[in-house]
Amino acid sequence: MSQDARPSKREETRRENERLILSAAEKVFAEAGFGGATMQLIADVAGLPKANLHYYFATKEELYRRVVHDIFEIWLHAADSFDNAPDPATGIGAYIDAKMEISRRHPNGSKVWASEVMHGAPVIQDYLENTLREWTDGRIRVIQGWIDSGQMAPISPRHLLYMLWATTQHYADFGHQVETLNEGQALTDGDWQAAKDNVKAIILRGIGAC
Amino acid sequence: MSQDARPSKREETRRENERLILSAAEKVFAEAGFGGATMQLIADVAGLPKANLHYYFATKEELYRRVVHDIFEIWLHAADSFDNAPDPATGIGAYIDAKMEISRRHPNGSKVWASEVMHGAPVIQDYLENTLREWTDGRIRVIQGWIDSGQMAPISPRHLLYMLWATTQHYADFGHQVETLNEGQALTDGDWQAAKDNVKAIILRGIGAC
DNA sequence: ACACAACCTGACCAACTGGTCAAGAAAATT
DNA sequence: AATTTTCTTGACCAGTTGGTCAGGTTGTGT
Repeated sequence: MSQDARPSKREETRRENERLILSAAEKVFAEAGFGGATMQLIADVAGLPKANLHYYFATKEELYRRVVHDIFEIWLHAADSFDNAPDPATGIGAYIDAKMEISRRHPNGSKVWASEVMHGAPVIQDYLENTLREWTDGRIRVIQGWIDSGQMAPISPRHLLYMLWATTQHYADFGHQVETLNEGQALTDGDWQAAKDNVKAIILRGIGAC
Repeated sequence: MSQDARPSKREETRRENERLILSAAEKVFAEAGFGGATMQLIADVAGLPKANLHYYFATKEELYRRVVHDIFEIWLHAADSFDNAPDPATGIGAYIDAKMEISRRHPNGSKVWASEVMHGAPVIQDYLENTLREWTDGRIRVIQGWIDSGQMAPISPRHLLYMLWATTQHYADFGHQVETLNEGQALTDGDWQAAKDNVKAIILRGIGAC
């Protein structure tokens, strides 16, 4: 029961192995989809025997669910940029920056999420119906408030949110296509900055917030 | 060798069976991904014995490749709306309408395409590197022309295209999420019209084209 | 040093996969 | 009517999959 400042070797190993497995799983699920991914391949990428995976995660679905859950958490946290913003340009601008950064730092996670939703969200339907719906409704109210106070044009907050999600996640989910069209080169720091700037410029002007 | 006005029973059956198989395959690939889809399930959905599928399409990959190819063709045709347009508002507006309509009419196809690209385009890399790249370069020149003649703001044509693709395809690829957030109801005619109008309003104003 | 619990893993299995094939049915051609 | 070509399909196969398990190893508290 001792867990402060002295992480017993047991706990440390457990944490490390879980991290290895989750990281490998995220990559393999992103590249092959749930159906195409195999526990054997995840084990190989993680550098552990397959049977060991089943010690930490009983089934493939349990492991998958955990990967999706972790991503959803990160994704929701980008909302922090949204709140307490004095005006739409600040709030939505910061949200775009945050989401673009997630696409850059967690492209695999974003792909797993996209894949899951595209296949009808068999595993995370409850997230969609509860957490995501509440989150969405809340942001819609914030945006509607900005519209009502004349700080931006009267567009549909819901469709604006969809556009924000779609555009920012495109750079992760369709990263391979973007890269191919970029002469096969990965996006540089400058490319990412240009992407952010363009997205913000078009959308913020589009909603009449600047 | 007779193929005018008298489609022999053979040809007719062949056409019909291919249509059945392709339609079933599109649905199953969209719902389960390439790895998760099984020939048996596609056969069941098509209402044919599995062995019959292999008579028309030798391998699972060949069937898949055909599905992706068909979608790509439809997708490219939306470009027609883009060309010969006198100004950005007309051209891009029509392109948004066309792409939104594709998302509505061919949601499964769009998902298969998205899935393929997300997994690194193992089957259609050549399309990306050749056809799509040429198409993209062409449209970029058109948009740059509009910018140079002062008909729209000087944004990056490339990132504008990404935004158009992302936003319009979102309604197909993430249709399940959109539906869930819409009280679990499918989008009505009015909903689709509102989506189109909002996308066009934000983007056209965002690029200074109206 | 001891005992107990947590952890690890090679070998194994039942279920399922894409794909094959031979024997027949149906249509077209002669 | 006979023959050839195209199409159909149940039964089958080799390879792969997620998951199990017994027996061993390692760490922890006493």
